Amino acid sequence: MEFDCKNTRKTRQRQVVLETLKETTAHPTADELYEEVREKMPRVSLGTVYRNLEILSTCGEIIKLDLGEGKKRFDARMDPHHHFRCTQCGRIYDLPFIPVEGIMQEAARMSHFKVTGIQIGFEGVCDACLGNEKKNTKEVMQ
Amino acid sequence: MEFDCKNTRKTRQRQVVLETLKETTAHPTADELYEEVREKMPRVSLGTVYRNLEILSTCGEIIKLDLGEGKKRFDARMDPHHHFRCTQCGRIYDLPFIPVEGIMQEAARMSHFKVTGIQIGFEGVCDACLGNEKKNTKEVMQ
DNA sequence: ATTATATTAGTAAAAATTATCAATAAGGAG
DNA sequence: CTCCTTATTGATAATTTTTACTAATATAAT
Repeated sequence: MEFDCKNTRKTRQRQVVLETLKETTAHPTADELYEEVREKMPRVSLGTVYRNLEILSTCGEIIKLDLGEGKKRFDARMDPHHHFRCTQCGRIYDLPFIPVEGIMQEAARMSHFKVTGIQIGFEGVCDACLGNEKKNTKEVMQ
Repeated sequence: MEFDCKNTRKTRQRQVVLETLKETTAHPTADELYEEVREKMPRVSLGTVYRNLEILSTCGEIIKLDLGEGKKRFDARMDPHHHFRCTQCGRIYDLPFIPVEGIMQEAARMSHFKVTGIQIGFEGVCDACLGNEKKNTKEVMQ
C-alpha cells in the first residue's frame, strides 16, 4: 500500500524530468513540463511525466504546489520558501521563507489536533504588473 | 468582461443552493452539494449548481476553498476562520481565526509586491482519528 | 548473461469543470 | 396586470486535468 522510495529505479525519463524542472523557476504544471521534456526526449509520454512528478514529490525530491487554480504545479527548489501568485499576469513567484511554526502551534493548541503541515499561498499584484498596468495577460505570461 | 453582481436575479435555484450550503459544515464539493440540492429540487442540473456556486463566491456570499485535493469545496461560513484537513479521514474542519496580517505585511515588505490575499490550509490528524485509529476512511467520511 | 520487476509509451478512461443553446422565468417598464 | 428584455435554467456536449491499463522495455541485482 505504502509507496517505497527505495525501490525506485533511476530511469532516463525520471532524470530528465527532474533535471528539466530544476532548470526553471516558473513552477510549471505537468503539461507545461511535458512540453519542455519533449524537446529533449520527443517520445516521452505525458503519463510518464505525471507519474514521475508524483513519485519525485512523494519521495521528497520536488514539491507539489496547489495555488487554487484547479491544477497542480511543481517546484524543484527545496529550501523553505513561500509562493505568490499575481492575480493579473498569473505568474508564480518565490518568496523568502517566513517562519510559520507559531501559527501551526497556535492551530494545534486551539484544535487539539495534530498539525503536521501548513499550506500558504500569497496572492496580489506583482512588481511588473504594478509598474506597467498596460501589459496584458498574454504579453507577460510565462 | 467584469461580472456584475448587481445584475443577478434571485432565482429559486440560487436560493436553494445557498440555503443548502448554509445547512452544512461539511465543506461540500460542487457534486456533493448537487446531491443535497437534488433532494429539494429533483430537476436541478449539475451545471446550475456549479454556476451558482461560482456566482455566489464571486459576489462574496460564500467562500470557495481549495485544499489541494484537485477539486474545489465551498463554505457558507463567512466570518474569518481557517481550515484543517485530516489526512486520515479526509474531513475538513473549521479552525478559529488566527491573525495573519503580520505574515502578509512581511511578505509584502520582502517582495515589494502588493499582497491582497493569503490562503492558509492546515493539515494533520484530527481528534477522531487520533483517538480511534482503527476507524477507516469509509466509516468516518462525511 | 539471466532474471525479476519497476517503468515506459500509447491509449483509454475517469473526474472535475466549463461551454453551448433553445426554452424558461425574473423583474422592471408601461 | 401585461409586455418585454435578458439573466438563468436544464440538458448535454466538450474541455481540462489526472489516473488507469497493458504489453513491451529497461533497470539493477544475482
